[in-house]
This record gives sequence, C-alpha cells and structure tokens, in this order.
Amino acid sequence: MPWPPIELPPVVGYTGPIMEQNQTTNPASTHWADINADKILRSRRLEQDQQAPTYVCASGITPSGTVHIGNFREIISVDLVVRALRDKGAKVRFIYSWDDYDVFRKVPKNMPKQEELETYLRWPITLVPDPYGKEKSYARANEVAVENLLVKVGIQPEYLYQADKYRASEYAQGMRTALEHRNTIRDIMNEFRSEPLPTDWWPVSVFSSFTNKDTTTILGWDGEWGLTYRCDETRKEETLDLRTTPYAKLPWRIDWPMRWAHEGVDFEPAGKDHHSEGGSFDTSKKICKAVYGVEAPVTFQYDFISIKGRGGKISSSSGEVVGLDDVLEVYTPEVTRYLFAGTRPNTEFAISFDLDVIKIYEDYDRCERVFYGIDTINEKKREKEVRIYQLSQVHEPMEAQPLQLPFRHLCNLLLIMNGDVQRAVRAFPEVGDLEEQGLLTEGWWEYAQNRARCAWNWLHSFAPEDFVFQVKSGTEDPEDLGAVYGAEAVDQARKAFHALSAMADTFETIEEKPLQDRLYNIARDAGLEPKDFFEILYRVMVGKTKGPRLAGFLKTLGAQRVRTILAPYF
RNA sequence: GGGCCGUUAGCUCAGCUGGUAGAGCAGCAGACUCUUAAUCUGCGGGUCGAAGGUUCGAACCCUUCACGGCUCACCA
Repeated sequence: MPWPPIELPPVVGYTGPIMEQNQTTNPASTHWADINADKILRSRRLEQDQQAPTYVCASGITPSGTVHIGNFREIISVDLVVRALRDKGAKVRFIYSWDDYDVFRKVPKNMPKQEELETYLRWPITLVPDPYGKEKSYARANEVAVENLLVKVGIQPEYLYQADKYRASEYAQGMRTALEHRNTIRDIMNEFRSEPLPTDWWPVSVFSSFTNKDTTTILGWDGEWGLTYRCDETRKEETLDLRTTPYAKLPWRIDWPMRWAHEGVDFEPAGKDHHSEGGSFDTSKKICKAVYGVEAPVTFQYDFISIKGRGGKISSSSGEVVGLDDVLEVYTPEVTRYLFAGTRPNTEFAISFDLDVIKIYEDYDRCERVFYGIDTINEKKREKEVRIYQLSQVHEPMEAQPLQLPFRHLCNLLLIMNGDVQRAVRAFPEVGDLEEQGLLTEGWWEYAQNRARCAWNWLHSFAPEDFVFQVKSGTEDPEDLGAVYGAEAVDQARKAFHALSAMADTFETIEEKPLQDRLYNIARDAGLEPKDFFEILYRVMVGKTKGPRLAGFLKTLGAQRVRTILAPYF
C-alpha cells in the first residue's frame, strides 16, 4: 500500500531537569529496583559519626558497533536502581563507562566503507576513524548516537571515556599493582581455564607505538614503571614508562576490578554471560579482593532480550541489530521504560513489534489509571503498579490523570486523517473541550505527539495488513462494483449513497448509536441487505470490505469528506 | 563438566522477602439490527514438575530427583 508522504515532527527529546526524587515512595516497596537499592545501602555499613556516602553505580560497554537494545537493558537497569537509591535519600554517582580503548576486532556488516575500516583492525577503536566522517572516531560515533538517545528516555549518567583515562595514564598505578600481583592473578584465572596461562603471560597488554595495533609481545617489567615489549609486525622493541605512555592497558578481567577499586563502585549488574562461576564477574570479584583489596560491588544478572514481530523487515541473521532507536520508533520513552521497569531483570523477555504493541500501550494506560486512582485494584498490586509507573516516567507525573489517547483508536484516527497528527488528536472529542478549559498542558501535547508518531510508525512498518486502510480521496475512478455485486445492487447502493449524503450534515450532532440505526434503515430503504451495503460502502471508502466501525468513522470524516468520497458514484 | 534460570488454568505469564492460588487471551452462556485479534455481561477451569523436610501454616524456605533453557571454561 502506498503511503502518503507525511512530515512528522520528531519525537520530542527531554531537555528539562531530570526527575530526581520521589518523596512518595513507599519504603517497603518490593519492586526489584527498591530491593536492590536496599541491598546496596546495606553493603556499606556506616559508623555512627560517618558522613552519608555517595554510592557509585556503574554501567558500561564497548562501543564497537551499533549499540543494541540488549545493551540498553543494562543501562536502564542501573538507572532504575539509581532512581530507587535517590528516592531513599541516598547520594548517588551514576557512571557510564565507554570502553573505547578496546581493540577493533571485526568490522560490523552494517557499517559503510568496509574496506577502509578493515585496515584499522587490531587498533584501539578510539583511533579508528568514523566511517560517516562526522565524529572524531569510530568509537565516538557510536557513543554519540547512544548518548543522544538516552537523554530521551531520561537517562543522564556521567560518562567516563576509558581511552582518555588510559592514554592520560590515569591507571598507571592500577597497572603496576596488577604487574606486582602477576602470579596471584594468573592463579585466579587458571582456576577455571581449560588451558593454563603460559608462564610468560603478563596481566597487561600494549598497543604498538609503531603500528597502533595490539599485536605485541611483552618482554619484561622492571619491577617499577618500565614495561618492555616487541612489536610483532615491525620486530621493533621499546620500553614504556607506565606513568607517561598512552599505549598500555589492562585486559578485561583485570581492567574491570581495577576500575571498581578506582571509582569505588558499589553496584554494577552484568549480563548472564558474565555471571557464571569462572565467568568474568567471578574472576574479577576474586581479583578485586586479592589484588586491589576491596570488595566487588553488589550486582545482579540480567537476561537477554529478544525481538518479536519484525518478520520480513529485518532478519536477525542478516547482522542487522535492533537498537534503542528502533524501539523508540514504536514505543514512547515512558512506555519503553515501562517495559523494563515492569520486568524483573533476570527474566528473558521479547520486545514486540507486532499486535502486542497495542496490548503494551493498553497495559501502560491501565497502570497509569491505577497510579491516579481511577482504576482500583487490591492494595498490594496497586503499590507495585504505582511504583512501576513512577519508575517509567521521564518527567514528573502530572497532578491528575491526563487525558489518555487509547492506542488502538488513535491508530484508526491517524489512518482516517492520513497521518495528520494534529487532526487525529483533535478528533478525540474530549480534546476540544479540555483545550477550551485550558486543561491541556504543553507536556500533554508532547505526550500526544509522541504517542501519535509512534502509532503512525507502527502502522507504517509493522501493523498487519488487515489492520491498516487508506481513505479514498474521491478522485479515483469508481470501481467496477457491478461485477462483484451485480448491477442491481450497485444501483441500490447508489440510492443509499444519496440518502447518506443527504443526512451528512447531521453527522456532527447525531450520537453514534442512532446514526448506526439510520445506516441500517438507509440500506433497507434502498432494498439492500445491510451487510452488503456495508461492504460496498467500505469498498468505496477504503477499498476493502471491512473498515472501522461505520458510525464513528463517518462522524470523524465529517460531512464534507463523506460527500466528496461518494460523489463520483452518484 | 561447572554454574545460573525456569517448570503455576488450554496458551502467555503474575504471584519476591511463608498467611485461603490471580490476570490477560482462548473456551462456554447471554446481549447488541454490528464490523477492526469487534464490544458488553456472566461462568467454568489448576494434586502450583516429582518426592521428602522445616513450620501452626509452603507455589514461596531447605534437600534430592526429573525435564527444559541459557551460560562459562577463547576474547571482551
């Protein structure tokens, strides 16, 4: 189906102050974010006269390609816990670590300039150029994309750039400590390895200053700051001073605990791939204690996310990934947060792009009505729903229940209005009334616009064919209805159309129910079975045998449009 | 081989810090001159994977087992 080219306003990003603290939080909340917040608070025993500490919550990933929605689960999980901590009155530092000093291992298939990128393999991603030529590096391009999106869902951590820190030798002492505990670290890692690390293994790695690649061999350490390596490609040797060199770094399983100690991290969750015995969290935890002398942070494991209902559009095997941007095309920021806030982190769930989308929006709306006390359910459930709603918000919730735009109905109105957001929203009768009374705030219009845009995107890209229709403009040639319904039926339909046009002026004032009754009468007066009349009318109006409930549909279209559509058939 | 998670109504799941088993969908019955996975009203339906244990009381805690899934032992 051809879609009219519609210029939609972009989803509005959130620019005001972030929602910081919620005074109404029930301290006994059993929401998983609150339970974890309590766990974090308990992990630091405070002496009587000790000042309230700042709790450090951390998250981070390697920006080595497009950041996908699975990665997003980690950062939103931390964000929710951070909110829970702040709601409990704790001071929190929320850090997000871009591991942009990691090695560029593989060129993702969805990147342009594949051949040029190939030449940078084994370099640190912070030195690989941005194939789009906009940012100062490949890593930075991926980072910027995510940082901009996170603002829209109300997540604003303090970003730490590991490449900058390593290259400025901020971790010189951390690396030296690792070297001093070389054997301890090797023993810990060997506990779980199938093949033990070789005797000439070193707990640091080096990028060659001659080639920028990590293809180097460490030859020795002087017991202080001097590290000697050989560049495998050029066979050149060099001694670096850890206090000044930009080239040294720690491998992952040592880098992680070193940073926990360096930043004093109190909480960091990790994916299930890290959370096995002998996995990276496990060995990092041991190294953290044995080498850096501090306890590993409180953690939990979050499960993977799958995608449902993008059949045919993007196959996951083609290497194309679903990112936060894709999710925000269909789900508003609040509903996106709702998906994660309402699901325990250690359960796998699917983000749906099919008909489930409607249900998710309906669930969210119900949650909102519970929050505002419109819908009543038992107290225990109410508390849980209220908490989920709070945690889903990007802005402060409004004082009273804002006017809801049910997703399904909004979809129909958008289809009737050919994607015109303003007209679709105003087709809700309540909108005009509330606007006159000055009860629709700017925030509400933002909500309406975001939701309408998501609905339109969904209709455009993912809704089943049965679900969508397009109102005929009245300029098309009349269809050859006679072949299908017979000349007599068409003749009768013509009569009915006349009658319908004649009463079109009453659309604005008549109730749906009486209008519906009139339609049946019109059909029978013209000698048609109502069923056939409806079918022919739908064919004329939307080119299909079915469509939106007629009474409401006609009222929404209005007398003028209905006449225009019917005119060619007189 | 180790670890983690799951097993609750026909289906998808909720039930979280032990207190009489819940929701949605499906099903059945009724209503609407009716049409979007139509709408509204009502109803039924579960030895909570199995066996033991702790407890006044267990879907929930402990032990063992069965089945399913994921993950680690290479890199991050």
